[in-house]
Amino acid sequence: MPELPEVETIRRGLNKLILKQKLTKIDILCEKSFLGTPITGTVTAIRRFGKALVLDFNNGHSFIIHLRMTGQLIYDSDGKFTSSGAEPHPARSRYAAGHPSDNFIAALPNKQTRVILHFTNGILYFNDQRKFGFIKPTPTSEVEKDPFICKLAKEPWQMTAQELHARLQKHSNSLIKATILDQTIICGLGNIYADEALFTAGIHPERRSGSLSLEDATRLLEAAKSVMQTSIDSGGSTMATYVKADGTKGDYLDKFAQVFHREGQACYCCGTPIIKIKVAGRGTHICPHCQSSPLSNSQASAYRNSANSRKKAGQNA
DNA sequence: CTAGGATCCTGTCAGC
DNA sequence: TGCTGACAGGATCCTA
Repeated sequence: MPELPEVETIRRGLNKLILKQKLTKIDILCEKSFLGTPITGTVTAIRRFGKALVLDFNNGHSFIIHLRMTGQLIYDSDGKFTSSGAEPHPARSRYAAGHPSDNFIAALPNKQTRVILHFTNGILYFNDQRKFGFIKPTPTSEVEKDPFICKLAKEPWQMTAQELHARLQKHSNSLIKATILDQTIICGLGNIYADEALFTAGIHPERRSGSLSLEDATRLLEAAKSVMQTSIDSGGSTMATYVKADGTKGDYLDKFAQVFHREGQACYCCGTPIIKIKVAGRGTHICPHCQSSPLSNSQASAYRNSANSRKKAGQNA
């Protein structure tokens, strides 16, 4: 499911593909997925607020786009796209990002296509299996007042450990996993990166937020930044990818997940099988050894870091 | 006010 | 084989 790194990857991708292009026509295939009156115009900026994407147009209007869990944006240039309006684009005619599925390579539109945005040089398909995502036209001046966007907390990079610690104390009785999934407390983490960050920091997801020391909060914040930055650097956990000519798609998460979707497999640090439990109503993956102690020490963290290095070295080989 | 459960939605998969 | 029900989860709404 698209989280902050995936949305940032989409933003960067679309920035190369539709910036300065004119949106000429909109087909709404599902009313629920387009919340407002369709408008057209030229794209002047593509911004991101947490997991929300914003397209600004040259007429004072914007689209707020949220992919929620299963949303996808697939740009198909139909071979007509030219980079910067000059050089022919490489023989890749489709850029797909968001929730990974066969839609990345399937014929479009299809039964999961909810909205079709026609641009001068290509078509952007908004696909969404579960219809939780949406495109919402909003005056550009009102974007930051949107009920969702205005409540967003700072992203990990903008937040200090002291701030995070103070926020955790405000929700001291909540489970730490539920707390860091709350976008009004810290912005950008979803289920995947919450699990990965808690593992990296050696913190059990069922600890009460108030039980975290400033040192714990520091480790957690650093872990959150680290797992998300790694993902952004690799193109949004490789779920966002140019679809190759041979029809293959990205090997979503396989390259860097330490615990997510690895239940039953050996922990990279200690060999203990990863288990899946339910925390705050969410599927949660932990190493019962590395995250068992309420106060994992810096030694464990160092051990994990060295194990991560070994793992990465192995992958690059 | 906080904490936590229900809800939305549809494709997938386990179990019978 | 084909049906049924559980499950997946981001954000919001509702309840205690």
